[in-house]
Amino acid sequence: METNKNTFIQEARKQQIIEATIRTLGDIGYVKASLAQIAKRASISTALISYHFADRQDLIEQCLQALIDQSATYILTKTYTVDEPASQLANFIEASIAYQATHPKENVALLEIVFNARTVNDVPFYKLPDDGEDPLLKALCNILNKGKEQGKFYVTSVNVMAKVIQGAIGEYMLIGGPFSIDAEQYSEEVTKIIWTAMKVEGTNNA
Amino acid sequence: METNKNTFIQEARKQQIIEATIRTLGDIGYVKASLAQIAKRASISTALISYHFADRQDLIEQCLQALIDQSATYILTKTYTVDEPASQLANFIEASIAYQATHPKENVALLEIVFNARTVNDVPFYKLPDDGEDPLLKALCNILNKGKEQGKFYVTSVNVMAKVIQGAIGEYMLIGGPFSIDAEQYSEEVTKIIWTAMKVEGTNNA
Amino acid sequence: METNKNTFIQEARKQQIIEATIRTLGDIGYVKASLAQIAKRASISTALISYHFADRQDLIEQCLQALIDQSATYILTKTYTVDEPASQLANFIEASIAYQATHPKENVALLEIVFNARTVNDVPFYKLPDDGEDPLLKALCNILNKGKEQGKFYVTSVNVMAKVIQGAIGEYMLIGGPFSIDAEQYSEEVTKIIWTAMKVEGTNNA
Amino acid sequence: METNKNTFIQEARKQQIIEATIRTLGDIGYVKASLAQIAKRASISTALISYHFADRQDLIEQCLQALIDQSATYILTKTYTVDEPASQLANFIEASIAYQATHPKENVALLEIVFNARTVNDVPFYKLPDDGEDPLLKALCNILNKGKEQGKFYVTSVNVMAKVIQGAIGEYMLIGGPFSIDAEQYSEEVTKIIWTAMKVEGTNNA
DNA sequence: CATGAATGAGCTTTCATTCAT
DNA sequence: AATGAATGAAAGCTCATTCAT
Repeated sequence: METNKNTFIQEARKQQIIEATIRTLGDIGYVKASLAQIAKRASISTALISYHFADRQDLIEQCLQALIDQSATYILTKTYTVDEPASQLANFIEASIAYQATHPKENVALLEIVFNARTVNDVPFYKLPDDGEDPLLKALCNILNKGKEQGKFYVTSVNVMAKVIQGAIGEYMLIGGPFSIDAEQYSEEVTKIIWTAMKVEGTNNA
Repeated sequence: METNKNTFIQEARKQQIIEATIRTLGDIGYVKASLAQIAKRASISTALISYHFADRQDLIEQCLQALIDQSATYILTKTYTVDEPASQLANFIEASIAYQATHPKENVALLEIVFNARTVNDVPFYKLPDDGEDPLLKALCNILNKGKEQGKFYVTSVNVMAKVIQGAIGEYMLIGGPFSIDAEQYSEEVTKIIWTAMKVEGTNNA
Repeated sequence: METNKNTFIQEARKQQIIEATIRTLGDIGYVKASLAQIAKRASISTALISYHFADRQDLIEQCLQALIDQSATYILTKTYTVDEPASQLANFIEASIAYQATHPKENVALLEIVFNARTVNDVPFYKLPDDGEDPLLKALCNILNKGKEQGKFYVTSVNVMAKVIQGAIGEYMLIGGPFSIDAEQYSEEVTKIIWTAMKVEGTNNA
Repeated sequence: METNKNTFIQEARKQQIIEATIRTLGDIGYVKASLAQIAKRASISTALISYHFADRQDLIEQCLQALIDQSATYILTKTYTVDEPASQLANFIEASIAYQATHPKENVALLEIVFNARTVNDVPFYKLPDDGEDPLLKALCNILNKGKEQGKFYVTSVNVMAKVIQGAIGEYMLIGGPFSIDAEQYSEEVTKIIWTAMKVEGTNNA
């Protein structure tokens, strides 16, 4: 009971700090997101961050994990409300883009971490081999493979097609300026393009 | 004369510093790329960097411009060796991916800047409206439009298709781990996918 | 009764904390011996240390007193197993050096405190006037005086001779490297030297 | 020329910082002698200390070396103004104690460092094997050996006798309170004691 | 009696930048 | 044109201590 309560408080604080970290990353970016800035936004002392997290690296990594979990849950939940591969793919694309539109802060924070953080050996996170651990990539490949097996998708390399889809999704947030397009419309068009690209027979073997 | 000579020396120094900055960004990333680290790689004093560039921000921006110019020249030169839109598109994709493979350091530096640097108002570079100034995007759209006019590409929204292509290209560098694929093969597959997506009639009006 | 019991527990805790402090001082030295490090070795929280001791200074001083008491008891007990001044002196020297050899941790802790701690006015402990309170120095002087009265020691200044003896004893722990010598042998030689120095007639008046 | 001038300025600054470090160690002790406190006494910024010394450890070590060099020079110069071992010994003792009396600040600083600083592996400096590198100990042993060879000193173990002498010297600074004695008188008495201890025949072989 | 949570003060170190030379 | 010297500001982190529970 006591322990649970303590753990609860501790967990709540950690969540609060992670939330403040996300907010800070969105506000001023990775480089300026010092512990002092994060603490200010959480209305706590910097020492308290050090109390709950081993060091800055630890905070960033736990923050990253939280962001990955959140977005993956959001997207995969929406993806698997249907059974058919083509529909799943459409849902996947739509949910991925919708997440960016509805969670801009979280999305920016994710980007900031992935493209700024490095391991102790100076290997950037975005260059780290992912060893099939990205749940979204795995889900996407599964959908494509199933569609291919069922004769519904004609695709030479599932891996490349998955990358094309991921690239199209990731590009959405970089759209700005004169050519702006709403999430729904962008999703529809991308889905149409990908469907079309997999509709033609005769491209189903490497 | 004197002035020209001085300007020439000055320009050479600036190029040297920019080159060292690129190297530094590739080696240790944006966060650790302090003026001291850049100066060390250029074998000069940090004060000299401050002398040639207004401030750190200025250096980064000039470095970014140089990287953009270099890659655009590389890619567009290869793109326009042919006339036909379909071939130009293939060349564009191939050259874009080849640039990443042959200029890893420049490419990483580009990424590091775009995803880390911010304006004085803390607006990230990657969120900056580009106002049609990206020469690569402009070229890509021109090719797609020409193909569409010539009745060779069937594409609803040129803008979205351009983003899909850019996304697919940009994704190449993030490939690592168990699924690795060489640049040539990846280019071919992407080209085939995009061609296929634009081959089907009845999708040619916005 | 209640109070006695509480006092007993409290006393036991204080002893435990002091013991952990000694261990910590020996392990990592005065500078790094933070309350956190001491608490870790005592398997308690740092707050508990603050509860039992007024502040860090208080803990250090009580620790020092414990160390002084312990060593004085050890040495003086062995010293007074005999009656004759010359034997008492030999015992004193031997016990003093034996204490260092058999209680290295306590000895290092003593050193660390004496040479690091300072009063609130920044007066180092080792510079503090001792006001004849050092029981070992007092005992040593008594032995020398008694021997002198009995016509067995010829010594001009008892105070200086006492310092010489203390110096020789204190030096033992600083012996390291190529010239290492065991405690027993060192004791014997020092005793012989001191005896010899006091054996010669004609040096018995200040 | 330029280089020499620069080196000169740099060396002067380093000396100034080391001097301020010595002063700080005397004033407030090793524990509180932060770079900020040292900088304050040198009327410079803490960053300038970091500019001239690799880190705190480096500063402390260079300070220690300076102190050792200074005291050794002082003592050995006075020691070797005479030829005869007995006189050299008397000079050595007198100079050693005189140094403490005339350079109290330097002497305290030396103590503070030796008894507080530790290597990265937490080995205290005072426990470090000295491998015959202490110039004072070496000189002392040489004098004793020469006297022994010349039949002037009767001493079983030169090493132990050297330690006894060093102990007696080192003890001087710890004298305080009711029993205070001036340096000259203390030197004379110690010298007499040591001479007496080595005057008796029959103790010249281990 | 004992602890976890929390803080303000201080630490060492690095930063971008300035300035005299 | 180029540098060494210097600094204020800020970084991440640890400290001893307090307090509610």
